[in-house]
Amino acid sequence: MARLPVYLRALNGLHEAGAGTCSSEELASAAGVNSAKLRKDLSHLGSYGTRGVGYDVEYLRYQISREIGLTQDWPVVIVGIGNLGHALANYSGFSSRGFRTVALLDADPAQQGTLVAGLKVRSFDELDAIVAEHRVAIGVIATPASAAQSVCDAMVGAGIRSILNFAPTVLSVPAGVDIRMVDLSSELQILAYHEQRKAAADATVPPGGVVPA
Amino acid sequence: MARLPVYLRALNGLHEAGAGTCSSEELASAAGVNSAKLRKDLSHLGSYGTRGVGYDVEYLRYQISREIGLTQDWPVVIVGIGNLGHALANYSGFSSRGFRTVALLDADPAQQGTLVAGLKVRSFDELDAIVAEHRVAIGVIATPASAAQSVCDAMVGAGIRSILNFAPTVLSVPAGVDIRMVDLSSELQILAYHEQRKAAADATVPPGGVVPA
DNA sequence: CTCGGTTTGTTCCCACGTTCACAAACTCCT
DNA sequence: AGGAGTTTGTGAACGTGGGAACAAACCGAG
Repeated sequence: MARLPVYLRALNGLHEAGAGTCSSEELASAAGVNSAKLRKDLSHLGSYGTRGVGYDVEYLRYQISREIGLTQDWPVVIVGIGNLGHALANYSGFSSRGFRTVALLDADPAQQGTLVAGLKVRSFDELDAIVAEHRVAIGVIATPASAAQSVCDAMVGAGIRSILNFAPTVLSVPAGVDIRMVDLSSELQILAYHEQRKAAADATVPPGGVVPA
Repeated sequence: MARLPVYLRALNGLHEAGAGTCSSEELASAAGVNSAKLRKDLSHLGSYGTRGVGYDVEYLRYQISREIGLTQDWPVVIVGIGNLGHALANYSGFSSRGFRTVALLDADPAQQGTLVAGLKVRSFDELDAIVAEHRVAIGVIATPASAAQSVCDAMVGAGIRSILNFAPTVLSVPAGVDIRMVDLSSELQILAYHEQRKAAADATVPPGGVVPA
């Protein structure tokens, strides 16, 4: 489920707050979801709660981590070291959660050799060797849209089966390869869409609630 | 609908490829969705297609842009000029689609005054004045998680009603305010989850398809 | 030991979104 | 003009996910 990471973060928050146990109601509100939904999600992993008591924070934290696969180490390569690639390479949220950036690649020779987040940017041609050496399973694409599909194909060819794509293009991959897309400008466009509808609603029904003649 | 931006990008691609008209099938495959779904989505905006012919690329492009609200100009403020804030400020995908970054804010005095993407980083205290002056409706939060809720509250207080949140925390907002969350590490965790399941499947059924004894 | 209060796990139901399938409508060719 | 071919728009079935409600199970007090 896509909500497990949210639950895990909420649990970490409760843990830091000193909670040894928590009810589904508490955890649900911390995660911003319905308590019934949370219980149903957790029950898919197994019966880790105690009726009349709740969930043991520490135990549930471990179980979710294990379910997601955070108890093991995930080597990651980032391709495309522009503004976004820089930010991703430096993002502490990755390394602190079991993800280890093993290489930064860029096709531009001018970028190669520069030091970013303690790693030297290497040539995109080294992808195959790096993936084989570190058993990389996850690749991140932070290139311009024009290069994304060819980078994606190369990743798949090298054996990568999970790709996080920040380039604003739909990528086609063979079956068995997972893609998740993060499209920054789409997010803003969706907000603008809702904002426009809110503005239109305001125009017909102003703050006082009276419809203008 | 959250798919309109995807359709719009696919249309732009077809436009650059020189297509004057396109069928729902073509557009759907370019956008990576089912053609029936695409037709139903578009029919919600109005009857912009011609039976037996398809959709006029240019006309449909304009209609979707208008529906999303991209024909108008959306001023945006970005709060938190760390690695991610830098990348967002420099991201060309925003400015090229009707979004105009009018201010970069940071609570850290050391950041204030530095030039990022041609804009001087200003103090977070100026939020109210900037929002009022530029009629800002959209805010972007790129701060650490610990500061996100207070920044969010300040944005709402200043009149912002649409927020794009990159901080790894669930934010609570009053009704009428829209939040979209982009959680980078969650995306990786979801990939890891699927990757782990794929690895487990491989272990039971190796490439040859034979179950080990 | 028993009883009341509490919380999980689960079942049922509803609503939404997706997909199939087809009628309506348009173009082109003869 | 008429028919064949094509493509949109939509009505109906389908499946999936969410929410409310309830039974089972646990704790603590007396």
